[in-house]
Amino acid sequence: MARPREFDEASVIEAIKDVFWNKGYADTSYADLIAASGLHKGSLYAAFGDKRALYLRALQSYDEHEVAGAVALLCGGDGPRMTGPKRIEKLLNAVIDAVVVNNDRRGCLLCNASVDQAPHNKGVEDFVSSGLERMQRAFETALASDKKGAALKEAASLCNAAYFGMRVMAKSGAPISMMKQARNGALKSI
Amino acid sequence: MARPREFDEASVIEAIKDVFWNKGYADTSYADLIAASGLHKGSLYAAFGDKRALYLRALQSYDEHEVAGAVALLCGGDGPRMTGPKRIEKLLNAVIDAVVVNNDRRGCLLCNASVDQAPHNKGVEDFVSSGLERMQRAFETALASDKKGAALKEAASLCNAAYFGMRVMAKSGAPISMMKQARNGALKSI
DNA sequence: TCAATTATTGACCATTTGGTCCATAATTAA
DNA sequence: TTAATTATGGACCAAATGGTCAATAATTGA
Repeated sequence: MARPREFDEASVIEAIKDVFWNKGYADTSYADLIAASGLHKGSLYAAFGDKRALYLRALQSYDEHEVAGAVALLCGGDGPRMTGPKRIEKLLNAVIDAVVVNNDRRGCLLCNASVDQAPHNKGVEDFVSSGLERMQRAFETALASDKKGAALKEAASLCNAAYFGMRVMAKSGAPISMMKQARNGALKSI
Repeated sequence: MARPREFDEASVIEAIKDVFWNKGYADTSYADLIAASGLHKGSLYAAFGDKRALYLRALQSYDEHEVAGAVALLCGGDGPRMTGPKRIEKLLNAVIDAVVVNNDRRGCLLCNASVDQAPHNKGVEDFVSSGLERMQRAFETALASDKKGAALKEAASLCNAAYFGMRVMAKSGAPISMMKQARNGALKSI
């Protein structure tokens, strides 16, 4: 009866997430989003709504892929072979490799969003704090066999803070050496 | 011979820094800056230039006050009475107190700037990385009597990452308990 | 008092922005 | 083939923005 949708929703959101991640909220114009999506203005509006709604969808995609990926890595989704500290090492190495291998200085989209959009978009704030707390719990899971009680919470929070600190470093153009030292310091502390 | 300037340059920049810090670059309109400075459009332009130039001045002020203050605290500018770890504790407590006492969730202006403006304003990037590296050296100074060599660098970088991570937490609405755990973890690690 | 200099003020402008809307094209079930 | 439905495409718009400019006011040294 009806004409079917001619684009894949998920890949449009993927493309839009990349634009927001690369350019930030304010510097992304609707024209950029149109170009990235391949759709035209009317269609984009009809399908997803306004710019803020698109940003929220982008953040949701980040949450479901990037954040969930990091959590899965920490919680040992790929089998119990690796110890918790090893999994943490792998995560911190990924932060460094993003810069070294891919020259990726986009930073953490959640952090960017809290600067960019949280004041204007309640949903954004929710994604940000949810992400932060899930990472916290994931670090706790990774360390649960080595520590208990307050010591566990403290070690996990330290790792969490160091993780986000390293992502800030990446975005801020810190030298690789500083990031590697931070990683080494974190791994020695657990 | 000439009519003297009728405003105090430093306090105008202070006021403008606060606006940018509170609202971010994009959400600050020139009208906001005019209101905060007490000057009028033409005067503000004549005195400091355009919006980007004002942002740079604001960042410079942040650098000279906030960043320099943190560095001085870590380096023991207030006398050698306090041990390095105690000075670090004081700094991390200040991050927490900003939230608890003043409900200040503005975060670190350097970090905000790296999301906000670094891509458009080379000077911004310079302030950000300079701040990051000065903090790093300050942590090294604070820990220099306890550790040496690579261990010193690693501990300092971990503290630095944890520090910026905690500031991200503050901005992102993390619970106070998480920030306190991170602080405790950092202090136990050194 | 006067000439020189600089700040002040607000009207003005071009541009860009996000967002709306509707006529048209395309696709499907019947 | 046709009617129903939905996507498409782009013209259109109001609002806000950063930025300019020139006439005026204020202040100073001489």
